[in-house]
Amino acid sequence: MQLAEAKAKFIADWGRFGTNWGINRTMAQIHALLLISPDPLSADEVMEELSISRGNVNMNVRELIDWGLVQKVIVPGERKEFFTAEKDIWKVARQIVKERKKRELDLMIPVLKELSDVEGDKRDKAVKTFTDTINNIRKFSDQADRTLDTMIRADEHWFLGSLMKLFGGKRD
Amino acid sequence: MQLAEAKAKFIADWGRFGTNWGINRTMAQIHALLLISPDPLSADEVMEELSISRGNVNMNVRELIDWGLVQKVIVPGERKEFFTAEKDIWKVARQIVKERKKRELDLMIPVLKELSDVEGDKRDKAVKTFTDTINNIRKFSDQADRTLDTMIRADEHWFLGSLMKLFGGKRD
DNA sequence: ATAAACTTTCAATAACTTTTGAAAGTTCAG
DNA sequence: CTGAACTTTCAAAAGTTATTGAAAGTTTAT
Repeated sequence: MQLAEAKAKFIADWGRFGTNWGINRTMAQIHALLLISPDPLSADEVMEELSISRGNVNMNVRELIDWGLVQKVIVPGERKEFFTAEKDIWKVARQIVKERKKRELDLMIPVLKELSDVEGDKRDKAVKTFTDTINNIRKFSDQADRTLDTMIRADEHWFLGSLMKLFGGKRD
Repeated sequence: MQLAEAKAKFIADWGRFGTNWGINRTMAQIHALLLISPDPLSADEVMEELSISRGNVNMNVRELIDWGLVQKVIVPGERKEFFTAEKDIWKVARQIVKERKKRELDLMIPVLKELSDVEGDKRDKAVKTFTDTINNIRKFSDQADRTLDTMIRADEHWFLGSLMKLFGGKRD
């Protein structure tokens, strides 16, 4: 395959997969474009390459920066802002896990705590099933919370390296 | 909090969180309702409890069954079908991981393979950055693939049990 | 074979999300 | 200060996804 074709395909595919991960299609496409660009790109270049509007580029780049996946780069002597993506995919994965934990698990835990003390007779089947279910979800979430914190804190190589050893995967 | 209030809140919250996980709101709400119901419910009961249409219940229950999170239950002497959800939250998590792997990672891996051999001079910076990026994503995906397979195959207790020990989490 | 009890489908429509582009805002060199 | 170069905002339009409900289909009891 030629580079231009492969590039277009990668951008389209990454965009498609992104939608499964709570990242909108355009945001994922911009991310893909920046991932495979050797040098930082300006908003105009992104507009041009993906045929999307200025407002759309601005909005989605801002969100990628929020997610910690893209950085602004100041090029000396240039007035424009340029953007570049973290190329190390392990760091990208770690960053995504970190953000999703923050946006999902950290919000869920207090909600579950609140739900865990319903008034009522424990011998009532409906009450018992409810509290048991909530408590199981709580235990699970607390565990996941601690595990993810450890993973996020851990050094990149250690992080999945140890995990792989444990599960019998082979490091290259 | 009273049971009825807690129930309503749990259903609303689970629905909200579900949307972050590729599960639509109604589907997650039905799942929540079945999780906290001591006995299997009929389509009519789900319609009634959640104030949604028959078609909507049917569609989403079917999808929950596809995901392996809900089962049909035949109650002897009853014409209707009843539905019940897996209550063990570790099994639920395992099932979700399994399905998402099937729907996402398994589709991604062949796409990456195809993209990994672009023609062109490796000394060309654009070609080099592209192939390096794709190859890094491939290594990562292959590793994730093997790890998830191992986790899915593993026995429930072992699965996160060992993981927790490794990462210093505390089992209850 | 019939009809009642139930389940499934699907086209219309409602709800939600994304995109655009023009206007407003900001920054900076001269 | 001024105006050119750039970035950001936001309301309207387009696009996407979910929901309804009535019609079609299926199963079961008699």
